[in-house]
Amino acid sequence: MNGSSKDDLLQLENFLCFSVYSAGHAFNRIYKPLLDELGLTYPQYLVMVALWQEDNQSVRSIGEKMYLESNTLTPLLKRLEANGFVVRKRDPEDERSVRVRLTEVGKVLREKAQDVPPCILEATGLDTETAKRLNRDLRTLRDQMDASVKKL
Amino acid sequence: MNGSSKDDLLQLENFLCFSVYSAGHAFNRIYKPLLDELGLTYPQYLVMVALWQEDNQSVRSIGEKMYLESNTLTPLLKRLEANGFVVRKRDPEDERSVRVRLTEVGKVLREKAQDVPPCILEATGLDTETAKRLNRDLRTLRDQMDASVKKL
DNA sequence: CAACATTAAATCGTGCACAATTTAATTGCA
DNA sequence: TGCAATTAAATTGTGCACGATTTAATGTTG
Repeated sequence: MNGSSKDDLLQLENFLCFSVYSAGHAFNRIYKPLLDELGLTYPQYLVMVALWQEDNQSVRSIGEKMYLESNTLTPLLKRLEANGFVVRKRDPEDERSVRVRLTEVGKVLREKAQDVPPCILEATGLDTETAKRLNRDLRTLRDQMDASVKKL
Repeated sequence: MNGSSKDDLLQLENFLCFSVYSAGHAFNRIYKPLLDELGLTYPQYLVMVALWQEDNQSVRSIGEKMYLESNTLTPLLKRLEANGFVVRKRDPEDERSVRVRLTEVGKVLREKAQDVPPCILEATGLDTETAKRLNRDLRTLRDQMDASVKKL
């Protein structure tokens, strides 16, 4: 009469990967209306957060923080540039790399974006401590999985 | 001297959404080589799990379980059909809906897919109990966020 | 039963992700 | 010095996600 039968392994809801997958989509959905007002998509917003944290980063540096590569970032950054939030420019020190810098508009956007995180936290229904714990657990999980990938 | 300054709110790593986002990508990466052997993408695999759990579902039913809609599922299911894993057929009872059924190949694939979950669990580095707890917390989070979306 | 509303898929356009490849600059070392 | 290896972005092609709209079948109501 215990709850764990062999069938449980095939229940979608029992897949940790599916919970991460569907929670990711749910985040996307709650961010959407808030980010629409800023003129950003969800991944663009995350890149902007990385740039507000440290301006004038190379594509490679942004990629390391975001776990993304140039094939994803280049078009995304071009859109941010087309929308006037950043400027992309080859690094004179090393012409292979491209430096991404915030425009004035991009810097000002940070102020408007201040309201977003509290709104999201409220929508999650989590208290700060639980959110922190979950965050820590998920970072550990991600790092462990990335380490597994590299091992093979 | 405490660890929580105002700046912490702008650190990418302190964003719960980013941890979910990047953990999702990490899952994708560890699943990739295993699913390549089955001839499935990661979202296709999740749909197959839903069908192994319950065959002969409508697109709508699959969508409810996956939190996806026909604009995502229709092309995905067509690819599964093109690859011989499922058959799509209008429901004679209600010609609006489309029934998705596993082919023999699709059913047999389930056996080959048995090895996947234990491999993934190992790559996560989590013990079963921690994985279950995380899973439960993430489902709660997702459901809470979805409820927030609908409220507005 | 006829007009209207609702429902289920499909279609279309945009923007991620990512594998594989290409282009160009820099580094290293024979 | 010169040339192969390495590195950084960009490009190309495929497959999700998702908003908005369309098409077609079913329900509902006067």
